[in-house]
Amino acid sequence: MDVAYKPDRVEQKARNYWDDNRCFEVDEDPEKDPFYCLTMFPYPSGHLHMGHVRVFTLSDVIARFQRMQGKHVLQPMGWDAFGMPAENAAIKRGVPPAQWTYQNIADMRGQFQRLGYGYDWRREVTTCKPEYYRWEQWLFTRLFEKGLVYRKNSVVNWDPVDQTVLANEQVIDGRGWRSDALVERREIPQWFMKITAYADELLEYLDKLPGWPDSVKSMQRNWIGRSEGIELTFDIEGGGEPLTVFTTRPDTLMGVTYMAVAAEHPLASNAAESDEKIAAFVADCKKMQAAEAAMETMEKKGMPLGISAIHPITGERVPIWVANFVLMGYGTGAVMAVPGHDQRDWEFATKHQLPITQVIEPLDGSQLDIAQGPYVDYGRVINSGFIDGMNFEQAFAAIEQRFAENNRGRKTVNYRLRDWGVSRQRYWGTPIPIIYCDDCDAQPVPEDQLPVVLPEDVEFTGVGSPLKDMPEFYEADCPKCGKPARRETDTFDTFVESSWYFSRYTSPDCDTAMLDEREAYWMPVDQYTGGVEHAILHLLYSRFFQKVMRDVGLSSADEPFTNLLTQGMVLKDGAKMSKNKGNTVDPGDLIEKYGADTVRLFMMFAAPPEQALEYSDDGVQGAFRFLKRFWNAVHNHVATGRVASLKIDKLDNAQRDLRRKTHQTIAKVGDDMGRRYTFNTAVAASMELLNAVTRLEDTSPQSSAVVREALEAVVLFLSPIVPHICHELWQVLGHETAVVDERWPKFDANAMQQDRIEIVVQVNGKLRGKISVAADANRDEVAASAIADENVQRFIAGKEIRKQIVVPGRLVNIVV
RNA sequence: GCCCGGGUGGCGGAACUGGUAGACGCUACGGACUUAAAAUCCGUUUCUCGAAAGGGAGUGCGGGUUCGAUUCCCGCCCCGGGCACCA
Repeated sequence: MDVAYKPDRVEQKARNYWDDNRCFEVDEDPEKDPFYCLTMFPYPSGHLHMGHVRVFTLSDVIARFQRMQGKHVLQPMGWDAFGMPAENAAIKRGVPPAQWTYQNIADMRGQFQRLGYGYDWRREVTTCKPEYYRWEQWLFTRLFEKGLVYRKNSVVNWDPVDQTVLANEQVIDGRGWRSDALVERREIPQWFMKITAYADELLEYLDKLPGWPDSVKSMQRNWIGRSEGIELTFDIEGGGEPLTVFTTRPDTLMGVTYMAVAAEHPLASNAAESDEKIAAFVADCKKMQAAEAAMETMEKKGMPLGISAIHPITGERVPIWVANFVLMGYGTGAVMAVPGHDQRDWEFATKHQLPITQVIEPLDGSQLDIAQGPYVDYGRVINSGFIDGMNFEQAFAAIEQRFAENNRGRKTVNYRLRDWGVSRQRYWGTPIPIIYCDDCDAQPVPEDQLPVVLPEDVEFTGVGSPLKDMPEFYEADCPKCGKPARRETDTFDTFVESSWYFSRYTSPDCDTAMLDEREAYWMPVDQYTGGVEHAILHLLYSRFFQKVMRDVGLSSADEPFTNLLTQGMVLKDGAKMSKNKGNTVDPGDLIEKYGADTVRLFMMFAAPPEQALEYSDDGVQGAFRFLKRFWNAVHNHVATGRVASLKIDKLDNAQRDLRRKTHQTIAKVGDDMGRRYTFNTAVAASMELLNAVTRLEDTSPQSSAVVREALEAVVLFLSPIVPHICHELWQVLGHETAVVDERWPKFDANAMQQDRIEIVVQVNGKLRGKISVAADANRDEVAASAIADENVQRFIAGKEIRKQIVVPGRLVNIVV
């Protein structure tokens, strides 16, 4: 019999079994305990890359592990199919984005199947299909009716040569990536979803997500950025609209020495009309980039507007400046500056020779020179008249009260979080279901006219959206008055599709509603796995959508994902794999050479999930070598013939040792996979056990029985990671059943018992000896044999023992 | 710039709740098998002193807490992710 490990044949056979028996197709069975295991669905780029293999393998291992725990596991797969790469491919190759996308999906689906992932493909979801996006359009019209969407002007990157709006990543050093033209800021009307209406709930529910990593929760908390402060009003000298600002530090109010407004602020626009220099500065501000990172790192610039505000307490004149670091779309578009106690204000004031006054002193009374740098901590108020001597809380309350009495200010909560701009001036996306009528303004498309179908057979040039040139698309009748009107040609941000796909998997074929009763069976997702790079945006938008879906009665779940696993990137030579760097590795080539199991094993063994994983050819070789050894170990064992039944009380020491290792390993691997998600250490433990098996060379009946027990355990607990080879080896071991339907092995605590244990002996914290003691020895006995150890004696002889620390089962530390 | 991670042998990593630093794998080296190579198997592999027994140093850098610190605290350095139109 040919027993060489041939991955191709083994993997084909296992796949056929799963397909023929529809192993991974699951229905809603109220008798069973459901477990919804989900991976962030991929963008169908056409090429499977190592990052995909890693994240899908992780999720598949968890799914198969949970199945062995007796759970009724749903693992679906789909495609985040709208987005820029399809447009870019269309420009480059002249292929319509739809055609390119569907071809990629077909290619990638085949690659996923080759990797042996246990998906219920009946539930496949493709976001660029009208059956999918019609419900997104429907939800948007519901939100419109509830007042949760609105339109306002907002800034985009405008490429004046290509006449196109650019994504941030298409702006390189302030220039368009294709035209090389200097990119301009342009304000255009866009649709927004009121995520800020849910800001407090999104923040509070983070505390109800114990299954999420603290780092992700912390990032979301900071992103939402709730801060309590006071909104207060400054009059403008000579009349005019008063200036409202928000501050979290009302205790520093008397330290205000200037004000700053955004370039788009009416005060700046007015001043620009009569002053060329200001006009030039305002025009200059329009050239800066929209990205926050660019804003924060650029040089802070400003100019005096020549007008002043009146300090609401002192009545003194405070000059108003226009500054490039104040954003119109953020807060009120104006800030009060306290250079004595704010880093950015201090730098700006120092640069422009504006006065700096100290109004807070340290609580410990220490002196400081405000000219050398600001004092930004809380302290005691000074030089501030009626609030002198107060601490932060007292001053806050006093200022709040004073302004409330005069009706000039109030306590407010401000968020860093901004409403979600969902309009994109692109073709390849979900059409926004709005019709503009000259008389009735913007109207949502009525439900019976949905979906607004995106035409797929288009010529795409990259200059503007083809929808703008298609009267058959944009010509529509006003839903309210029936007069000719114009359809919205902008499409949704692709984050909209990915904010609810997880729910649609539960009701993928429902054509009468967005979701049906099956939603309640599966949602929320029990285990969600995906890249850390999505820690904020995708996960926050999805949480927002879940709450919206709950509030329109589609779901009863408050949060979409109960447990979250964020996986690190795949690197090569210490850098992210990318075409630019030329350091990509095609998983397809590896699968062809070694098989899917080797690639899966390498991915799980090379690093723990959250960490970046360094790719290595040698590592893949090593994984393949292990599978061959595993294969041979099972076949060699089976070749020795019939196995005696295990007689626990007839075992010799070596047999008992192997049996102990087997049961310790069952316990460890179960803990690693089920609780810690450290699949790398689970694999390492499996390797150790297999090494121990091959080291037991005697072939007596009882040895053979102990080896059989060990090998069966390894086949069972490696089956989530390398399911194909384990499917085969389970049968080689003589089982009629399929390993995919087996339960997780149980460990026997008695087998793990040890008579004698090794204890480490330290003298003054340094390792000086190891002793063997009875497992049930008491502290004094352990200490006595520690002191008796020969090498320990060399270090304590003639010295007084000041202290003995005995850690049961671990170590003794003798302090002299 | 701000927020969140990470830094341990030649390399990937392990050490789970403060208790033996380097499990497991890779590489390299030595050996067995072979006419030879590949494959496979056995052994060595943190640095350093020593013939050995054994000693010293060591987890990015500088301090601190502790009988004991890779692990906790303070201050730095470097690398990665995110920063709202990449997905």
